[in-house]
Amino acid sequence: MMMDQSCPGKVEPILEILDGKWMLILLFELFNGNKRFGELRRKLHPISPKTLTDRLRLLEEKGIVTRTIYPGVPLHVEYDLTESGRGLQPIFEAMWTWTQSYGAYLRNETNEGEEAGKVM
Amino acid sequence: MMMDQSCPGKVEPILEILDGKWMLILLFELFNGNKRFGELRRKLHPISPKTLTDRLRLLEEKGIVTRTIYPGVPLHVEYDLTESGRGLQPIFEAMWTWTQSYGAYLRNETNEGEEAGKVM
DNA sequence: TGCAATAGTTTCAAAAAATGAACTATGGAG
DNA sequence: CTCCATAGTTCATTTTTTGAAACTATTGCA
Repeated sequence: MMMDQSCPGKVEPILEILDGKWMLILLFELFNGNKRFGELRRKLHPISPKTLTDRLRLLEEKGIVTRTIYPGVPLHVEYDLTESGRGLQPIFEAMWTWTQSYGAYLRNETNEGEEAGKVM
Repeated sequence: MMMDQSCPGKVEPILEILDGKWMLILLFELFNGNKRFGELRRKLHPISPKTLTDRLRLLEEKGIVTRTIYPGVPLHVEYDLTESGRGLQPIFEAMWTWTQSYGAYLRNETNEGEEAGKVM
């Protein structure tokens, strides 16, 4: 595997899927088997229905999820990962692994003490 | 590896690193060995210097990069990945792998023809 | 006909993010 | 004491994103 100069350009399209508020956490929920609109909305609370719709439509456009309407009482809709959607799983596994190794050390403070970087 | 219900919450901190415009592509550049401010700025063109500074400062706060000033003529600054920063690499490798498998099928069209999802 | 439940849409305002242009700082060479 | 190159900063403005609130649509049962 090479991540040479040409790589970033080629990976750009995946940024459209993963970048932006809610996208990663939404995909997590889909991997965890949460498929229905209301279900996702509850898990991602306090996401607004508009924003959730926007995100799901984007994933649909990109071929990551399918949208299936189940008529009935009450009617409901399920979002399923496509093959390429499921193919994202190794990315999420790598994130999980990273979190286990380094997540605890993530700094959040405003770092009031030191300012600029070190000088050589 | 398990990605159960509790996982999304625990992975949240990594979203602060990867989410948002420029972050993924910026980290790519750092992996590719581009370290200096101007270098990154050129690669990420047309990013504004302010935005680039903001991103680099965030990564510094999170402990992903260090900032080192090299006095001299002209002076320059290098941004280096920390251990936890380098630890992000498997995530990027997974993205690259995904792109090789599915990137070509990413749809971009407005999908004028069909509208809603299929009905069961 | 009215109601309950799901899954949205619409509208408009608010908040956040990104940008452009111009300016500051540093330090040695000439 | 001016110039060059690097690496920023500052401020005002624009653009994008997000959000809340209220409304629509569908279905079948009572």
